[in-house]
Amino acid sequence: MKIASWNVNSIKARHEHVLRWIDSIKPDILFIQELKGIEENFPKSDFGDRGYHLAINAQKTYNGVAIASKYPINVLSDSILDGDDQARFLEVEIENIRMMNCYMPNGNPVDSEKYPYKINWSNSLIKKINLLYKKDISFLIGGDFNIIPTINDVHDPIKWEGDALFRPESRALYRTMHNIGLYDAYRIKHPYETDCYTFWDYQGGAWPQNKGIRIDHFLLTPDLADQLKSCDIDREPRGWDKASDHTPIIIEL
DNA sequence: ATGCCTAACCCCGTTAGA
Repeated sequence: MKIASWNVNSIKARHEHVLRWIDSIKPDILFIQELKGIEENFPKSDFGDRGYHLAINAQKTYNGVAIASKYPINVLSDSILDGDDQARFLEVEIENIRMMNCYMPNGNPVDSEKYPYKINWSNSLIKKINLLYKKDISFLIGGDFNIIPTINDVHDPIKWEGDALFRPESRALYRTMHNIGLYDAYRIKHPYETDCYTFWDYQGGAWPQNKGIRIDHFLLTPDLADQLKSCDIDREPRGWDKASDHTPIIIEL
């Protein structure tokens, strides 16, 4: 089973890229983040024509997540924080595997209300992870975590010091998920590699110079980690004309 | 030095992203 995750930075602006990519890679399941528009902006019939079921959690202008799946989707939840007005979460069950698609908050600037929101949101997810893990439920989390896990995941650690994506407190959140017992699918298959990123800023020639960060992840419970055949970042779509600033990550179970 | 991109929405300049 091939499962992918991609922050598309507007489904309206990127739907041709997304369709071109799924026609080439043919993922069984795709987690999408940053729809940046209402459900009507989602090209539902194009996905339907290709045999995908859909679960969509969208809002106007901001955020928004969706799951496209060749298998039927049982939606369990669309919120991780009580009273959250931002569409950032989808929890589903597909083929007896619990799956969570997350667009975690960015948190910048760190002296604004956005930073505590990031921390609260993440802690709420951690509580959920802990609960499911203790119940011995098999699950995976994929999406845009907006966390750079370690210095091996950023081209210039000094430059990113203090940024909400890389400050010690943010890295500690990621480490907590790991310490509970989840595994970073990319690092299972590529433990030593550096300069492997999922995001490159539009500014300053970041992409041609490979000045990126690794912030899009899949985390797996141990039983799923044992089933992991591959995990790769597909850099190709980042080089396309009018690209998203993120590129897809793919796992195979 | 938050800007040297990009997208949405519409106060077509401002806000947000990361």
